[in-house]
Amino acid sequence: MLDQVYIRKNPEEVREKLLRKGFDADFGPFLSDDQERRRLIAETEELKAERNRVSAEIPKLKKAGQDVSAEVERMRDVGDKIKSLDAELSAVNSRITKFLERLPNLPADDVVAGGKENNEVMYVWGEKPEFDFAPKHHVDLVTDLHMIDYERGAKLSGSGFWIYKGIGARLEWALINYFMDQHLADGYEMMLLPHVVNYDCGYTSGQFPKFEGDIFRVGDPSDTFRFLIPTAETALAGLYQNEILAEEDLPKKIFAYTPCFRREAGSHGAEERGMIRGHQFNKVEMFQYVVPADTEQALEELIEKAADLVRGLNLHFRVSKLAAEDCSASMEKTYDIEIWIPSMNIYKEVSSASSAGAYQARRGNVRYRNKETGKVEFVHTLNASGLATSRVMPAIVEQNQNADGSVTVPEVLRPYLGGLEVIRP
RNA sequence: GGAGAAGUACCCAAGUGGUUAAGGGGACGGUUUGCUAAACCGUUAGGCGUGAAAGCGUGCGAGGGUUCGAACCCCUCCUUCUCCGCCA
Repeated sequence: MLDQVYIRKNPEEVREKLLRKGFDADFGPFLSDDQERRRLIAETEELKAERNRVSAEIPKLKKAGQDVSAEVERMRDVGDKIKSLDAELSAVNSRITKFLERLPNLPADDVVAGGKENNEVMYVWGEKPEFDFAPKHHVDLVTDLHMIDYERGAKLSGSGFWIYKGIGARLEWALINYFMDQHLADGYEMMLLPHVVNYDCGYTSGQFPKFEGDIFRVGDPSDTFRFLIPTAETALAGLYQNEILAEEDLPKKIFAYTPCFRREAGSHGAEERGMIRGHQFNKVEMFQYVVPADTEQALEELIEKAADLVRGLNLHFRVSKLAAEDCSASMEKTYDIEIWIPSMNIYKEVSSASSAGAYQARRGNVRYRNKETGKVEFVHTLNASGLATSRVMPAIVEQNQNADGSVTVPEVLRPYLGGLEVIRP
């Protein structure tokens, strides 16, 4: 959510920034609603003040034995008037909210306009592996090595679901443990969250109302709206809704392991077969609540922490700064870590580190008290995957494959696998 | 799943239709003091909206309703607790 007052005062600047994100906003109706809203507030409050005044008089007059029927009659009319003005006001308010809640965040000043084609590669780490044999696709590798069972996954749950089994399951779990151990060493607080959350969490994180179709809703439609989290971020952004934190409590650095559930409506074709895009995948997520002045530094910390995880695995990757339209709606700035997938001849996102600025905090009313000024301000939120395993495992097996169809286990994972060095059929 | 009870500020808690939402604890400030404690005095409803400001409005879990007037009466929902049932 953007600041209503800021838009009122700088509509042209906001419009220009939103255009960079590919969002063409017409502020005309909003600005007149905004003005109408303040007019209605002034009018109703004057009437309410009068009603309060007279209603306080009535018992005094009664006690003095006077007839109050004239006052009561007059206040009845005032009450009716208030009721109809309040109805007008709430109609205006809901128009304003509906407009505001659909506006994406403003891009940061150093984020360029345009889509993917304008993403900027910040640096490349490592080199593409050279094979003196015909390298296999990760789906063939994990199937031949009995690490993943796609067919039975689909049998249980439909396409887009798979089963990790045997050494595949252990490798998946090793990755999660490796990530978590790094975050613990960096002093992040570990959380295990509910995997089902309510509507407010989706709203705060910026997912709703726009992307309600992308999630798995649970329970009967008549039940309270609840859904399976598409990412731990959805729950983590909702943690402190409607709270005022002490500045001493910031920054809050948190990580959580959760499965993630996404509908991914529409088919993605053979190009993305395998573990690249599924309805359920595992992810360890980092999240920070910070004071506004620390946002930029926190974002650098998050992207480098995520990059360190990939370096630790010794996998070839690059880091890109996304152009405005490629950032998700809630974010002002995003860096992606893209890992090399040899079979696809492409760099594929394994982590996004993003700053939401005050966008999520305003939606969820998450604030802190500024120690110096004593004033209450919105916190800033940031998140980064660290990492999504379903994109990492294909890179591991493809980049580390050997001529005999075996896969060399990255050194950092071996302690989690009883010292196993090579996965063989 | 069934039955019942509750939700008031940092905490405990009184308040069952009327002017200003008791009281206590804690915290903070002060008096006193070599220092600490005690005692005593004082402050402790913030936030939000509106406004140039003074002010005004709003706030008793949330949202509606009744009323000239609602913490209080009515409806819906959320959360917590107790008992019963079921269960890893």
